[in-house]
Amino acid sequence: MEAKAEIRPDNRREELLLAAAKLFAEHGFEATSMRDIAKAVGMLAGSMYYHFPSKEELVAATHGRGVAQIIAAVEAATKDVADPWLRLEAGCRAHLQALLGDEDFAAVVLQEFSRVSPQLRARLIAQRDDYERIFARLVDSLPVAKGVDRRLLRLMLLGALNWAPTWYRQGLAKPEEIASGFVTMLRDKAVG
Amino acid sequence: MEAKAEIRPDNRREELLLAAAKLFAEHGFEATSMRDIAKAVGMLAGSMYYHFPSKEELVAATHGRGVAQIIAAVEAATKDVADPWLRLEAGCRAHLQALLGDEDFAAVVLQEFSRVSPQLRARLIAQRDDYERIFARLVDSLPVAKGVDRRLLRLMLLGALNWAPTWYRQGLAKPEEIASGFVTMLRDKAVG
DNA sequence: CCGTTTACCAAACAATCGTTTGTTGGGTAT
DNA sequence: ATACCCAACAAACGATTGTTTGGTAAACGG
Repeated sequence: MEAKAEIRPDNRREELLLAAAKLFAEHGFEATSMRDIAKAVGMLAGSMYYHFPSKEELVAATHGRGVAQIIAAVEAATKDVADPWLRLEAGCRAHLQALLGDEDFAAVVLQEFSRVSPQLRARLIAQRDDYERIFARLVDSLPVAKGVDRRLLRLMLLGALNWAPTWYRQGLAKPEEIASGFVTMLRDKAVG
Repeated sequence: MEAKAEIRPDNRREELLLAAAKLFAEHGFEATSMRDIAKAVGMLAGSMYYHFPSKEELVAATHGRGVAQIIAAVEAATKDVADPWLRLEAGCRAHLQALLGDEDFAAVVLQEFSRVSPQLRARLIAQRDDYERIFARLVDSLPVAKGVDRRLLRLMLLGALNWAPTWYRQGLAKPEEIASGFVTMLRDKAVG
């Protein structure tokens, strides 16, 4: 009945993936060595090659999980919200909470990959595009004034959100408040 | 009279700094090796240690120039503009033009440095703070509606600008148009 | 013209990189 | 009990990392 091959309960592939994600998110792909990851789970570097055939596969796996986490968070948050602006706000709150909160894989997607192989880069780009389409739908359904460039609006909002981890420090404002603040500034006029 | 020691006209320190900035901006500090930089100027890796005592100093020098370039561009652009919103817009245009245009050092400031030594990190942060204060003044002089968080407004705008290089591709919109679009969306209401 | 400085090359250093190989104890299935 | 597979260790591979050392031809100042 089981299509998937059975895995032993002591399989540490998951643990490995999580440790890699934490280190990738914090230091980037290039700056994180296989030995760093191995040490984080109390294992030798070579042993990881039983679970992952290469570092690239490990990168692709963590990145894919990150995208999936953000997609799941945003879709869950926007599911029951009808008003377009409130939908966008809910989506942005979920987006930023995933990046700044305790979601372990989400922050991996912010890492740059200009140095990775072209094959891997193509895979990562494809993964990100899956999410960008979802976010684009949130913006496209917005009742904006004519003359407003929806594409630019989307890129501005997404940029502001994705840059937040570079300046965010705990104790200032909560991620949800930041996200709501961003959307509010776009919806209502700021000039007084 | 000359306090500075004379340098020979065939000194290639400047050429070296420029090549390093280009590579740092494109691939990051960690992913760029000293041999990469040396090859870019037709020199051997060890020879660079005549001009710079370490890679860290090279990083600090390029980063410092990048900050200086952006500061100079923004101050020149805002010097003769009186209206606060137009001042901010002019500053943002200069900021983004520096990042996306032909300014060679500016893009270095967007690189992350979570992996560099604490000493160097402190230096880079101090350099960035010099510019952030200038940008903060542009936002602080804005006549915004009460209840608008100026700090959040500044971080949103700066984040959107700094994220632009990750999606910008030549042929879409010009850097100045992007920057102006961002400011316009904040000044005027987007909802229709 | 001489002596010093400048700006480099050539070669090597130890450390670390991703990865491969050979091996092994413990668990599972027959 | 035997055979097999899982999941790891130990050790090494060649390549690359930042950096150091010793030497040297050209440019400079007196």
